[in-house]
Formats: sequence, structure tokens, C-alpha cells
Amino acid sequence: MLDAAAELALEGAWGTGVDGIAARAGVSRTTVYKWWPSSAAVLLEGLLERTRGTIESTPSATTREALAGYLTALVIVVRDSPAGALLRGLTAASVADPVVGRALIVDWLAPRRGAVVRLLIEGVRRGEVRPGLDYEVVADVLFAPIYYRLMYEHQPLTDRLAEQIMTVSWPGIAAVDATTESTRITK
Amino acid sequence: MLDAAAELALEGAWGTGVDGIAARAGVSRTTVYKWWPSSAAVLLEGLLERTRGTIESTPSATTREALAGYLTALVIVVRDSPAGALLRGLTAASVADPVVGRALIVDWLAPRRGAVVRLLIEGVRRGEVRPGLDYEVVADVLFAPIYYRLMYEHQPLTDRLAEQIMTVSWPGIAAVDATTESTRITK
DNA sequence: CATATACTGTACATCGTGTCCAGTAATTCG
DNA sequence: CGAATTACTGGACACGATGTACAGTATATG
Repeated sequence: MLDAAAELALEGAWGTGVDGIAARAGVSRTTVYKWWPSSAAVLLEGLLERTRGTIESTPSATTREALAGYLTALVIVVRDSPAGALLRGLTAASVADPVVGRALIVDWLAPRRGAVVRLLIEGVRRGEVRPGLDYEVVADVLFAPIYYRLMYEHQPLTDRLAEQIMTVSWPGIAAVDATTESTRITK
Repeated sequence: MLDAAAELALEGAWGTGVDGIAARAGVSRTTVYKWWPSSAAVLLEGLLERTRGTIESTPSATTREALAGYLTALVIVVRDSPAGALLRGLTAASVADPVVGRALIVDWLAPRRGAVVRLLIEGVRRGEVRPGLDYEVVADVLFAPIYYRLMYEHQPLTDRLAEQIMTVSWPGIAAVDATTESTRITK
């Protein structure tokens, strides 16, 4: 049953409604409602199912590289897989449906923000990240531009975006005495 | 007629649909459709009408102060006026309706991004801002956290948010030889 | 006075949502 | 083996919102 949800999510089945989902899954309309409260819930579950492996960060030499890699991976997921369209749709649905909104925060945003916060804390320990920062704000600054471009499409989600975000934000994140780092970034 | 639209926008008339808008404006359903293609179009026009004065930046001593002030003003508008709820709704609508999306970019986002880019260019001229930055990316990093919090509400739009965004991002925006500035920010 | 323009109000077709219900198939349990 | 539970079917229906059509009314303009 979860297979169907995951399958549907990756088919980019947005805008089809419950009817479309039921038809695509080969089950009855009623059956869908038996297990999920809305089409958004089905697709969110499918999305989460298919993106389980994209939460944890891959090991990197430096904190900066780890963060850049993490953001790059996110850009690629939301741009090159149906996850992006799904996220756009779910975000739109979350405006009218608080339950979807909570689920998006808890099951999609929070785990990823948590991974970045862990990287930052580890970075502080290693002396690469400035202590005393508000990690929530740093997570916002790093992640938000990606979702911003995903939602409004005023600018494309390029391959370089993650690195560009780092270029602007890293000097404010890096430990101040790490002159080597910040100078290298600077130019 | 524009009065009605503006009035409605500031009543926080989201989710009422065309019927609700017509009723609130004291006109007939049909009349609304005569002038606007959708309820989103009405509310967007009303929103723009009532926020005309919030695009240009107020003069400030330094570029950093100007940017911080600009972001603070935006936070206050989207948090303390119906503009926030309206923007959330319009953003949601833009996912399904590309016309609304374009209008949002052209009439809401772009003017504000343009104002920030002008501040940045002026800052470069004054030697306060690092040359060679991608202004679009800087605008994303500065604005995106606000819209991100507006949309997902995973964290509140606090009074301090604008300053916190500046704390993280300014060191990467400031001219490198402006040691006074960047050191002051640092701690 | 005649005409164009704007507005009214109702009716109607359409679509997606969510619920209800009677009937069926398969599984589990006594 | 028979009975009860559980899951699924598919059709009907109520509801709300969208968008269009149309005949009629008010008002201003020439």
C-alpha cells in the first residue's frame, strides 16, 4: 500500500486529486479515504518514503564542504526529481490545511534542519564555526533561498546555487579566527 | 473600484472566494468577473494598492543599516498586517495558476529585490559592499528566510529576525577591507 | 430621445471533496 | 465448517467553489 503512495509521489501525480490517485493506484476512491485524510497526505507519505535516504549528510573534510554538499544535494532533489513539484504542491496545500503544514515541518523540514544544525554544532567543536550563532536562523539562511526559488521560480535552481549561498553566508558562519578559511572564501 | 479591492485585501479576505469578495464589496458576483479573472487577481491588486509606499528604502547612514531596516520593515508588514496572510494565499494560488505566479514576481518580489540590489550597488560604490557578488543570490539570501518563515511557520517572524539575517549574511556581503564593520558584527 | 456602458441576480454546468451505504471477497477464529 | 472480522468496490449524494450565460435595470453620454 505504501508502494502505491511512493509510486504515485514519484509519478509527479500532483493536481490529479483523490480520484486520480485512486485510479493510478488501481484502487477505489473510498479505499484511499480509508487510509488517508486527503490527497496531500498520500503524496506526502509517498514523498517521504522515497526520500528516506536524503536526510543524513555525507562525511566531508570541512564543515563548509559538508554544508555545501548538503545544499547541493537538496537542490538536485527538488529540481531533478518530482519531489520539487510535490513540495510545491504540498506547500500550497499547507496554507489551507494546517495538518499538512505540520506534517511538512515535522517530516520534511525539521529532519533536514536538524542535520544542518548537527553539522554546525560539530563545526563549533572543531573550531570551524563561530560559536553563539542562532542555529535556527543559520538554517533559514542556508535553506530558504532554495525553497524560495522552488516556490516562486523567479530565478532558476542552478547547479551553482548551493555554492553561491555558501559564498554569501559562510563568512558570517565561519569562526572568526579561521582566517585561512574566510580569506579563501573571500576571493 | 480599486478602493474595494484594496479594502478587501486589508480585511484579510482570504479563503472567501469570489462570492465572499463580491458580497463584501457590495457588488454582484458577475461584476467581479467582469474586471478580474480570479479572486487571487482581485486580492493581489488590492494588496499592491495598499503597499505602494513600502517598496523604496529609507535613507540610512550605512548600507548595512539600510538593508537591515528594509528587512525589518518587510517582516513587520507581513507579520502585522493582512499582507502576510494574503501573500501566503497568493503564493499557494501561484502554484496552480502561473498567471498569479508571474504577477507575484513582477509586482511584488521584483520591485523589492530591485530596491535591495540598488542598495548593494550603491554600497559597492561607497566601498561598503564587496564587489563581484551575484546580486540575485544576495537578494535571495536576505529575503528568502522571511518568506520561508511566512510560508511554513516553523519559526516565528520575530522583531529580531531581520537583524539576525544580517548578522549571518553581512560578513559575506561587506567589503573585505571594511574591518571595522565586519569585526563589529562578529561580536 | 437613443445608445452605449456598467451592474444585477438568477440560473446553470462543472469539478473536486468527502461521506454514506449496500454488496462482495478473503481471512481469521471458534 | 460456519461465523465474524476486515478490506475493498462502486455508485450515489450533498456540498462548496468556479466560471459562464442571459435577460433585465440604471445611468450617463451624445
